Amino acid sequence: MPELPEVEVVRRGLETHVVGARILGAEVLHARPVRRDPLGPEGFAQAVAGRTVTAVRRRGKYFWLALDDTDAILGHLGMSGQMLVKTPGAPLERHLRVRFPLDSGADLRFVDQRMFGGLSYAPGGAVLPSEIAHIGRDPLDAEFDAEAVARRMRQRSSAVKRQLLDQTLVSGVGNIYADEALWRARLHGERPGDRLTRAQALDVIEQARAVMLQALDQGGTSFDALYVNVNGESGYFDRSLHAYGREDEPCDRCGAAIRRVAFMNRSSYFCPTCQPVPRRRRT
DNA sequence: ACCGGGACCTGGAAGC
DNA sequence: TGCTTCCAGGTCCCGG
Repeated sequence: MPELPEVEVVRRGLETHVVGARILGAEVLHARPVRRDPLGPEGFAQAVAGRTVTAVRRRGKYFWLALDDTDAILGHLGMSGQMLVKTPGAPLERHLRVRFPLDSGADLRFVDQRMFGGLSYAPGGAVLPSEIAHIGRDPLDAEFDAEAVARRMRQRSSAVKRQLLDQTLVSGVGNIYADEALWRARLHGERPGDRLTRAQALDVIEQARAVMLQALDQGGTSFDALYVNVNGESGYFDRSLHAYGREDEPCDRCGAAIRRVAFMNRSSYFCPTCQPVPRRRRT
């Protein structure tokens, strides 16, 4: 569910509400969300208890709470994860997985219906957890190198959409913003990377950056109550989408009906006129 | 190293 | 009213 803009909204909320607070303990209600933690549920709870949150950082779709400027709690929201700041007496969510009472009097909660997301203790990970060292920088990172990403894209034969979703190449882009970036760049997602011009590759990367920045200004994209900020509120960038989720609706540029096709076990939306299907490579 | 496909989960909505 | 099928914003891992 959440892509870079939605995770950044959550990061900002955590920064406002949690930095400076001490974690009194962790109640792990389901083991799966901490499956990546080698310490296991009890070890995780023990490692974070008594620690003070000194910063909240993000790269791509991952976020982490720095603990005492040295270690971290690394998190990913997967398809349905939420980080909520509640009062301890608030009713427990149906899919509440981990609960952190804080000395500020608030209750930090990780809620995740499908449990593709998770939390783990990252020793030494305050600045950048080693667990995500393989993830590429995201387009909002000051040190993001669009030229280098474009170069790599053009060296590979795999489809440009698959490459946009490859978190080791560029992080933060998911299915919604990949389709939106491709629509803006007038490129079909199945175009092989090595058949893009340098200008086209740079353009689609720039469109991804721009659309994610605009979505962030609107509080992210929400279709339902599954994606919410730390206060449980939805974003409203869904009103500004041009391709994603708009099957059979007219293209905002040319009026042709937006099409939906299955691609990579998911859906891709595109304008058949503005984003023509690439011709098959000559063998 | 890259490539494509399936697995991992739960539950809401649509179809019969 | 049921039951079944499809669909969902992500990643990881496998064999080729």
